[in-house]
Amino acid sequence: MPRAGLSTSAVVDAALDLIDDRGLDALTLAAVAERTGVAAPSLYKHVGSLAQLRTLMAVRIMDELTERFTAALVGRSGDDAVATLMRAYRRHAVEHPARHAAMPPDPLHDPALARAGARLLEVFLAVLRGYGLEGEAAIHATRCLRAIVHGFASIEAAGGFGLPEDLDTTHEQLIHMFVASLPRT
Amino acid sequence: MPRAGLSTSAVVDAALDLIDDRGLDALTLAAVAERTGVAAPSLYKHVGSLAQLRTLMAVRIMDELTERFTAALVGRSGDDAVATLMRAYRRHAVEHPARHAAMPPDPLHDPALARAGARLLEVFLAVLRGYGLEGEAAIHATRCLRAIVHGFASIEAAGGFGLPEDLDTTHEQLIHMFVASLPRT
DNA sequence: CCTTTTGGCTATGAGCATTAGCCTAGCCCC
DNA sequence: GGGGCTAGGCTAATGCTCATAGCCAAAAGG
Repeated sequence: MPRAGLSTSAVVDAALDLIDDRGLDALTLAAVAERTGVAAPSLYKHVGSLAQLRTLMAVRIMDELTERFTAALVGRSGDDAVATLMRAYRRHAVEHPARHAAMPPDPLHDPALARAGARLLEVFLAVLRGYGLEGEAAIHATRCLRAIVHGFASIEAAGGFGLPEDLDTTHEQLIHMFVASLPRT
Repeated sequence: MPRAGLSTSAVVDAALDLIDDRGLDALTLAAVAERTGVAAPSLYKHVGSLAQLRTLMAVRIMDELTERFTAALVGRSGDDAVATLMRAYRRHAVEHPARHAAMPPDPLHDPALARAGARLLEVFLAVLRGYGLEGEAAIHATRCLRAIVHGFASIEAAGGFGLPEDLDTTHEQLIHMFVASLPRT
């Protein structure tokens, strides 16, 4: 019996592939085991539990988001940066609905997710810093932005909007609404 | 062995009480059975499956929301109505976070939920009708409103905002942002 | 009063996460 | 090259979940 050469990272990879293919509900240790060519209990050599696998997946997804956003935002500022960030967020949720759904809404509660959550939050704060928002005002604005992008992306990723043809228009309207609420220079 | 005198409605009641008490994850047929004083398989005399119980619960929650909103909105119109609706939505999510989480994001996909979903949607449309929005514009505005209230309520109900002290301010800011985006008379 | 339907029950099975305990492949060190 | 240790696989077993089958009595209704 040759070894499969598995690792924690490979298990997370397989789990992410799995939910991309078959949805978040299909995330089961048995399914991950099958995909990695291993018996289910063997996964425990690399992952403490299903819950821990979920948090490891969430860390990966949030890091992926942070990287993607920072790449999209390079060289941009102001309204352009805000719109780019919002579009990138939506884009990711549409391309990977299961990954979006796999992100916990309260990352800062779990110490294992806090770092990745803080890094992601920092991207939002950085984009809004250009508007002279500081302290409490920055927090409120970030929360508003987060609520908007999360709400829209969650509903769209779940297929919750009835007519799919002009969702772009709705999203652009949402972007305009938020941008208009920011203090002008 | 005397009969428990159960009914479908009573099972749904017990299930709603259960998630209010112990969270959505605690929703299990065994737990509902215990709460109704019956063996688990007996529930199948009143409910087809756990999935069907979930949709029945969702219908009840959405109807509850519709009733609550229409009651809060009587005699109001314009910005006042919009703000009232948004506050009522948030209030419900905070008071019953599990019920809020139990609502599917895509009610119109399930025929059993379509009626309740449409009635709830109609409340949103009615509030925006006062602004002269019609056809496509009304749809976009409703989607924006829905994304905002759903996003904020979901994050707050899940405990996703870090500092809880001035969430009211954030929410009022969100209300103002949306109201400002509506066409003035 | 007898019959039928209805609403309980126990027993059972499939699938899940998880634990325990074994066994060997592959590496380190002599 | 050989000895042993560790790490990574395995099977077996436990206890939870939803769900089905089949029995049996309570209530309803003629």
